[in-house]
Amino acid sequence: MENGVASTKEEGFLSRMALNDNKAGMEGLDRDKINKIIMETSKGSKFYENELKRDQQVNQRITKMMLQKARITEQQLKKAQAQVEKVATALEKSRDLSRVIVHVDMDAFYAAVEMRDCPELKDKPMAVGSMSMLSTSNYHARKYGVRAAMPGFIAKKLCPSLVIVPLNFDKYRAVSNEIREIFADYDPNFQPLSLDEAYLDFTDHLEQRQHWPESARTHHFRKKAELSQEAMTEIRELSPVLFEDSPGSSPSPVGPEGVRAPAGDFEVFGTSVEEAVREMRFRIEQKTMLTASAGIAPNMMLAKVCSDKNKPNGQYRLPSTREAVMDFIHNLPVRKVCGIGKVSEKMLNALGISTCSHLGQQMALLSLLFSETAWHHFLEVSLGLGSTYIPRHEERKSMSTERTFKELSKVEEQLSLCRELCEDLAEDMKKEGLKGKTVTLKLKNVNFEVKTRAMTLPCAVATVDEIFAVAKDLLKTEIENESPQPLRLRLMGVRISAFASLDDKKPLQKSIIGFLQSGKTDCSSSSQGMHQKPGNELQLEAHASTSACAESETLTCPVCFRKVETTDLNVFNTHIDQCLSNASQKTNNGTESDTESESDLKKDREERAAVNKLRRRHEAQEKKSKVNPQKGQSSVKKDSVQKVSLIKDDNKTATSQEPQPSNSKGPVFVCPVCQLTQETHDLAVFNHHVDLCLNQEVLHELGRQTSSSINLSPAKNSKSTGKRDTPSSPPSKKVKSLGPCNTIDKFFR
DNA sequence: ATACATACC
DNA sequence: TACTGGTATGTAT
Repeated sequence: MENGVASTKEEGFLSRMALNDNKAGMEGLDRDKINKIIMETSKGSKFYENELKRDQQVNQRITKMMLQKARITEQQLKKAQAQVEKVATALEKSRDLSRVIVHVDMDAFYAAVEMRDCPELKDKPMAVGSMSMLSTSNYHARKYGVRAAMPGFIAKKLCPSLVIVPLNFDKYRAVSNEIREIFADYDPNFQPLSLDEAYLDFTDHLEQRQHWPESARTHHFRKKAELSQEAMTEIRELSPVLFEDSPGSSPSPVGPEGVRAPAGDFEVFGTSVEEAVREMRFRIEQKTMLTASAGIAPNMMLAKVCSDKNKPNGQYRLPSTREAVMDFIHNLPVRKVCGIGKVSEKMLNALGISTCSHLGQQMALLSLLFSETAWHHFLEVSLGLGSTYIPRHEERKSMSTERTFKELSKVEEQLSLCRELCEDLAEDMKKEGLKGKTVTLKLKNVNFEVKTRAMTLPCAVATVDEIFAVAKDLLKTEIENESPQPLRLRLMGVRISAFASLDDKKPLQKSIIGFLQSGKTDCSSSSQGMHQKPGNELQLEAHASTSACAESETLTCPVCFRKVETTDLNVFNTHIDQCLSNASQKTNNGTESDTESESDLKKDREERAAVNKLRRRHEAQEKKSKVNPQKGQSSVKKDSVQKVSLIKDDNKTATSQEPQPSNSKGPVFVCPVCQLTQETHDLAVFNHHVDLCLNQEVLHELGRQTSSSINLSPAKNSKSTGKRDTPSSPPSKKVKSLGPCNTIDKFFR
């Protein structure tokens, strides 16, 4: 084979195997040396062989694409260019620079937590994970090329002194909760992306912040006294964890809160965005002794890129002007953009595209070579556009569990493992009170080849037996297909999806508690009508919770009346706590009328915000409803309260904007809470009614929950889930009759 | 609806 | 010795 070809292939493959210097902390290391070690350590392994295979598949895709490109005529290109420009103009018109979006990201999160809790590790290269796989590494280790998603044994080759600490998820979760409490102070509707990362919309906070007194912007250091002045300065700039020269070997064991620093040990933060974000990061560091980085930008896509810019322990603000955005985008590597991964990068590179400006220059071509969703995304990226509305965390769509193990070839062992996975999955499903219709089995053989096999049932299931009945069938089929060769597995997984609550919808938020219980639609006969679940109670209950919970996506705060767009009950609780403390502060020196005017002010502000939010959200939903019109429709209801705000805010356009269901004369309002038609054309009156309705409902429902306080955690509320597992479902008969394989029977119970 | 691939942390 | 696990989404059939 010709030299040139061989070498380009190798280089291409490197992009798959080799280290990504994409991430922070990788500057000025010996790339070639590192890559050589990685390749040498991997070479010849099954994993490596499979990666080679996959890389060749990508190469084929690229070849196909290049052929397609060669067939494109000037005329096609011109037409495409016109089309692209049309879309681009529309996108440009929708550009919204009015929001302030922040992306926060903890620095080397897991590693930083472990270092904090074990000072021994502070000056050593370390990583969190196992010999098989690392989750993250500290900055020390990154100098050696050790990074997340790298197997530990390779990392050890790169850095023999590397210390590998096992994962301790409970600890990370606890820290995560701490930082989320702080996030909620800046945006109660923040969206967590993972334990250590979140998007926040700072716009509302900043508006309020302008009127805050200094005292509200003053925050204290957690440590005091024994530190010298220089040490204090250092602590301001350096992470106590990420850098070895941080002051004081181990901080005095004071609680993260409640310890007042003496006068002087505080900092007053300004009212600008940068100050607000700096303040948030400061509070995170004081509370957790861990540092965070942040990006500030007019949309989510940009904010995410920005948060990487001054990592670790830094922040970067991209000004909200079109010019600044386009400047920023210009030389930005496409790979930095969320959603463009290894493969997309490689395909784009093949077209000579490596930066976002290239992307913009090649849009006509891209529109002919990629799917509509793909090129639309590329176009948005090239214009520096992204979402300006942070959606609440969506309900989960699937739940799965999978495990990697030493080769497993015996049928009985595979079946018992499968059952084990189903047990784990069923347990998790119970915790969230979910039921799903589609069961998917995932298999990975010792050659790293992955297969998935799915089956959709007429009814949603959740119990071990139900899930296993399906998973086992799928597994058996695979075993049979392979026989007489055994399946030589290295991984098995079971996933369940198509949750009943998402599909069988009655789009009416009738009961908030119903939602809080997170009861889901239930279809009490199991898979193939094998056995009937006993008990009417169960059915009634399930039915009730169906109508109760379907499609509710916001919770209404009983204190401030505002809709809190979250399904995270911790967030909701935090919001209520805040409201209660605000209210008590405010009513301390005032009377009821005082409170009323406060809330009026609040409402006005809220309504203005609602208009903007709604506008942005509409865009998001239009996209969705294209794909799934039903979902788009169902969201009409949940928006109706806000829609009213919109109408109220802008009376003149109200009738033209909002298609009214009846009455050509004028708007007739139906209360989204009580479902009764309100005989009024006065929006203020109608809004007042809705507020009352919402409030009454919440209070009523909360009051009815006599048991165990107001426990908002669905997991802990056993009212519905508890019953579900009590009926000891008899072992299914179908299962027993399954047939020839005797060894299988023992796995059925 | 199913299978597979890509992406993110 | 050893290359994860959980979730979402896009693409093709």
